[in-house]
Amino acid sequence: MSEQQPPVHIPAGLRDRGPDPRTVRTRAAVAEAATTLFLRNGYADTGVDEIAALAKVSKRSIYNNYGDKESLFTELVLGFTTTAGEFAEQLVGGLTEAADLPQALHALGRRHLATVARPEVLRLRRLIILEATRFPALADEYYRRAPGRVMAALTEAFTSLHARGALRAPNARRAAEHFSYLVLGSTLDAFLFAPEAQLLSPDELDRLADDGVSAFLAAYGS
Amino acid sequence: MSEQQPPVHIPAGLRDRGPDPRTVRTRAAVAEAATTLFLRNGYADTGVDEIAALAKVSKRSIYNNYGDKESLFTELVLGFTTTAGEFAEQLVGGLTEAADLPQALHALGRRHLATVARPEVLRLRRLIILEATRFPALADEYYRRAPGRVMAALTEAFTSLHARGALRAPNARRAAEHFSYLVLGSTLDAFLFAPEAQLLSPDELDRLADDGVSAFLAAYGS
DNA sequence: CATCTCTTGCACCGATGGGTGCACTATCTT
DNA sequence: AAGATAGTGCACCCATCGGTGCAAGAGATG
Repeated sequence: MSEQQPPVHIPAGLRDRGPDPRTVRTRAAVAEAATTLFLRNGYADTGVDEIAALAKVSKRSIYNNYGDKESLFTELVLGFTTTAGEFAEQLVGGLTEAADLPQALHALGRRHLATVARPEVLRLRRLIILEATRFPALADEYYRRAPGRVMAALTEAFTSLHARGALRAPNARRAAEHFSYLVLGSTLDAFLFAPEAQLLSPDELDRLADDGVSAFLAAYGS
Repeated sequence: MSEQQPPVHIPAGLRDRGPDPRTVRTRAAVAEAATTLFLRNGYADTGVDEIAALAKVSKRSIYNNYGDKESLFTELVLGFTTTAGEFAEQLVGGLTEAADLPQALHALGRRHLATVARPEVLRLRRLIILEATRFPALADEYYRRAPGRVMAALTEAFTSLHARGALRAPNARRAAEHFSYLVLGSTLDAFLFAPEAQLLSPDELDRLADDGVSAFLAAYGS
């Protein structure tokens, strides 16, 4: 569950004592349990006692390790937001160099949708939306890091492709938005209203992505 | 605030006694106050005492008139869902008969976005999403009535336009989804993450809608 | 082994909030 | 005017929940 031990490199021979193994274990257990519960039931509907029970840890230890419930929450969500941002980063890579642009865009669309349509991702997104009024800064951070970064990367790629004449996208930013919503729109939307409904099969997702990308190409292809 | 006095016509001279004016007034005051607070702060963060205070009504009267908090909530939301569904109904009307389809679609896109981008509508949508786990039936109802109905109407229109050759949309349902997300996507999405942010100006909304519709026409125009 | 640190269990506090009981008053209706 | 009906105010119950205090035990470290 992505433990953020600060990667401080310690000169061998001068071994600083590492963190107490007990706190490591406790924090990990709490993080995992809390993540599960927050993602499943939201912030307000998850009790600290509940987390303690699932983590098989005393309630006191949670407070000793994380301060209070809000800190625990923001720390966890911020961690996931970071990793989401990294995913976003590498998604678009190599698009401008593709020999066969339509094929590359179809691949990108499928990858994008497959990545986003995973339960954990959808749940995280939903959780952040649910708590956007209680934790506006968190919502902002996520929005900028995850969808925002993808959008920025797409915009950049489309700008370059437009300059080269491989795409007709004078407003690259808008084209990026259109691409995203064509591919992801219905999936993201549906999940918000019916978080318990079963997800689409990988095949259905691929068809959805393909249709979206095809529409995009019909609109923006040169 | 849309009082649902059943429009029963009473033969004059045989005047059935109407409802007690006191309950009418109380219910209306409660409905208005509760609507405001639910939309602004959500279900959990709105207290019954708070509603009573804003409605200038005793807490007891709320319980006498609505039973409990959940009933009050569902009754209100269901009411708005109904009116939303009616709006949806008339949005698409007359599209198939339009002489100038591109122009008609642009008008439709603008109307659609302008309707949906109003604070009350966005808040209602957000509220229902927030409570989709506590009130799944409500979320379902809304989803079917509001966006679902629009989608159905669009699908029907696109089917007919495709048959006539005015549009190239073999998969009319998908085309309807694409149309909706192209026009509404970014607005709906952004609001979920930043409900306090100021809305776009009408002009900006029109440009957004125009861009979406243009992309749609480029993809699906015959 | 000795010491220091973290974890545990459990009782407990205080605030919040949905919902009720009841006696009293205000308002309709006939 | 008189009895029914609805609203009021207020104290109150109870469950939930975030957070704390503390004494004792388990584990780490040197």
